Amino acid sequence: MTTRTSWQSIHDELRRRIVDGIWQPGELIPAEERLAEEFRCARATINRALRGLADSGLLDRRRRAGSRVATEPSRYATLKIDIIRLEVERRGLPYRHVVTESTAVPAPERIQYRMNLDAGSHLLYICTLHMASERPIIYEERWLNPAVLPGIFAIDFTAISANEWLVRNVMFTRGDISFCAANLTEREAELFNAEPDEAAFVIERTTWQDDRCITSVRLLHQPGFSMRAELS
Amino acid sequence: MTTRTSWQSIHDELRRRIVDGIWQPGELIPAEERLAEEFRCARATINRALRGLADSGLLDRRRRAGSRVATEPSRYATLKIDIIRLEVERRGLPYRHVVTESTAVPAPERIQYRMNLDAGSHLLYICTLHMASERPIIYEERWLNPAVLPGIFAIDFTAISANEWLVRNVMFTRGDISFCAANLTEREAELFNAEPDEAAFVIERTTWQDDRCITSVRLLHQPGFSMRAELS
DNA sequence: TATCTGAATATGTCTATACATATTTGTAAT
DNA sequence: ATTACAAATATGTATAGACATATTCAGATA
Repeated sequence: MTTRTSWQSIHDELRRRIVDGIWQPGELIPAEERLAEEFRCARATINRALRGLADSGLLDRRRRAGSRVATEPSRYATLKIDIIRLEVERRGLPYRHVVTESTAVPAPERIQYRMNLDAGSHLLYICTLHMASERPIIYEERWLNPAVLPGIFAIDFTAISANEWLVRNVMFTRGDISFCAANLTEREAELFNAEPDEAAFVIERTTWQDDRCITSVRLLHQPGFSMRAELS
Repeated sequence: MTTRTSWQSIHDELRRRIVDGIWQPGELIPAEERLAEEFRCARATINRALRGLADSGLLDRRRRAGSRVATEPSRYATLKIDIIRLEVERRGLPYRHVVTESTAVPAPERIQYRMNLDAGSHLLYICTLHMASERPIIYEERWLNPAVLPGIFAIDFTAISANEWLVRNVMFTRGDISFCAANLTEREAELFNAEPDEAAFVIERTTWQDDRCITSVRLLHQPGFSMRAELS
């Protein structure tokens, strides 16, 4: 049972007034004080509701100027970044991963640039094939920075994937992610039992502890993969 | 100047304790009351900080049970969904769009299913090519539901793109979005002056007012396009 | 032993009040 | 007319206190 609390009900009612056009885009809505009178509650409760509406992009709020219905309502899609094994198991499928490569290499120039490393830095390069029901679904190509990951060479990444080990053991303070599409190379196509040049969905992620880069990864998804999310 | 408020400073300090491993994953952190003593502030201020940490997936909080450092810290990427024209202009490029098709058609079966329509429903089918500096960047294929959009046939979508008109004039209560990769068809390749079979990034979006579908759209991005976001 | 029940407790929400801060607006000085 | 400054005002944050609610835990009961 999800009992709607007071501020949630107010949030919903105010959102309705915006969505139904009772309050037009660009229009100034009543001040918190007035709304508190209308709903017979404390201003803090109204503030909580309005903050929610502002967070979801439906309101623009400024001190002294008041709250306006957004003229260009921003919408957001929030994607949960999860451990691949858990994503697979949540779909009820058995998970397995295979390490196809694991070597210490000097950072290629574009990786050195992306991870903001000194010239000549060495990285641990690990490639992993993630499988659901023995079918390859994601090919992970990862560079790990030993400078921020002491003892990294002692970890057995055949027992726990680099993906999962990092999530469980290393917190990052910031990160960036990008999404794009790529044609499969001949070698990649083989991994997926697909045709060369087939289009695949790619995620690239780089994570940091303050100014020190922890890892950068490229997740090549099997052709046909699609990632869903809700709009809010 | 961004003056850190009290709850933000506390939020940051507590996050530091988690990131630095002072509080280990799974560990129970002190109760709000205790933290309020430590930081010499009201419990509400601590609550505000902890709620932030829970929202970003670093804490698991339960009544009576207290707050624990998440064992599988969830991370999220939040993507801002914007009007295409504004995205282009924000990069300092001139924007233009061309409507390549605009017809009333019976809903194809998969669209009828996706938009939850009655059999035999008619839709407005509009295709738009979005351009930055006269170079095509996105090909938009859209189905509009006249049943929820009265007067839709009177709009001149050559003057304002369907994308922008909808954002400005029609609010939705919910929506879903999905990302995938696709090989360009021969016709699509021509639009982008690209090779057939090149990989392109695709976004599909469907928006609703309660249970009535407003529109469903497929945004085919030019080959090489990549979408960035921050991890939080 | 297993199950139920009530007390204890940490978080969730709400109120009333106060002060801080950003911004507008009106007024006075140049 | 322009600039400078002070008053007004809506939101932002903080406080102390209270009650609500979910969950744990211990003790009583079957």
